Amino acid sequence: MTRDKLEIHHGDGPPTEINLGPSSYVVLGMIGRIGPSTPYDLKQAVLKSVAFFWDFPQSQLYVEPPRLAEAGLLSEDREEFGRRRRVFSLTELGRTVLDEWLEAPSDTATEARDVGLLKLSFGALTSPERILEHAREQLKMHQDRLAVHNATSQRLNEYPGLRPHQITVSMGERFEQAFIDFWNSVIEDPPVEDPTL
Amino acid sequence: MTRDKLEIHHGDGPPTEINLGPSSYVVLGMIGRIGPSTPYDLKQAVLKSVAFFWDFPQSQLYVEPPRLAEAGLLSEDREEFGRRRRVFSLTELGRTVLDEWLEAPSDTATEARDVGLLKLSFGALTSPERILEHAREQLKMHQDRLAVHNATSQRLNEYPGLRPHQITVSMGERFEQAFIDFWNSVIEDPPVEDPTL
DNA sequence: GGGTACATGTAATCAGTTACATGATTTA
DNA sequence: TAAATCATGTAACTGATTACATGTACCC
Repeated sequence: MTRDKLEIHHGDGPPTEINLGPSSYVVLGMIGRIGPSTPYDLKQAVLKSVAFFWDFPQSQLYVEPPRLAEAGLLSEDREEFGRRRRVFSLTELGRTVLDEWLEAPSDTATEARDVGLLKLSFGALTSPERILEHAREQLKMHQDRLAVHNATSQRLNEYPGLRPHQITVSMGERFEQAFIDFWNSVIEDPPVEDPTL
Repeated sequence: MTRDKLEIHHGDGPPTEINLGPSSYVVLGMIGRIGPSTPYDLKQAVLKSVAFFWDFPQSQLYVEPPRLAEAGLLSEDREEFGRRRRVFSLTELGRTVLDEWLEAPSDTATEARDVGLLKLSFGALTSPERILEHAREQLKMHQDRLAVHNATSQRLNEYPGLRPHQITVSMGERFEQAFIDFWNSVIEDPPVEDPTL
């Protein structure tokens, strides 16, 4: 899943290594965008933007920051009273790493790990009727999801200048639309029997 | 990631449990489609069909069948000579489990975990020029990928009746096309500055 | 018969995930 | 002040991934 290794050189002692993956960069990127954050802040921010195409579980957003802090990419402050939240900020190193990541080209193939598609590709094992039924189910599901995205997108449109988030919604819409087109094509022109490749 | 639990009742002793995930069903589904298979057969079959949208690492296809065999969903035969390959077949139970899975509706939201998109959503951290550059890179990548899919698709078209595999390719094409449209739209109409949500 | 590509496995690691448990704050 | 919601964490598990290591068959 594309994971970068980073050597950390402390003043003394041997260098340690940390692995940086998508969740690491989401944390870095979000803090870069919205400033010093608690894990909960991150969760909210994720929900409002990237979660349209990539959802990061809450727990990850609690686990990852301390890990990054230990590597010196973030600094941690803790509130004195109340919930004593842990607030994380980018260090200079952290910002450098983030910038380098943003600069670097991304050529990893993206997969659409969709269970519905998976079933369809084994669909010849079932009846043509079942395939049709399955296609209609999937169609409906993606239509519903598109509707949600459309609503969100329209809500965002009311505030001019919110483009960067909209853009992720927009990809969500295109994504769902592609599925809708696909399942429609399956319904209109169902696959024939599988001649055992 | 949608994982089913299955209780296994042996003749004697307490029932054991096995977790079934996508890789489990790919193995079951493939063996259901192409018959008794070695892990290598599975790997080949996966490569020719589902890998267009979901790639399963080779090692998984070696690890999963024994696991399923232990749970009684597959039976294992081993060649006497030569490579002494392990050939796995569906048991009755295995076929039942597969059929039930194929019958069941799939309502898990599919994500397009795309690093390029992720970077874009943090793009406001960099310069507008870099965003454009990034968009062009992504565009090219998806165009290349689409070209590959097109070629495959055409090759498949030469043999009439191969529809069920083609269908997965077709989704791959749509998927890439959606990305292409998206990145084109980003280039034509770049996002404005981020007003810190 | 020597080299190369094909094929088969395993071991170790670890990120991601689920599930659980508790605490703080608000509101009715 | 009780209930509900919001928020914060942690523990444990395990599937997936990487990397390695070896073996077999084929081809020149």
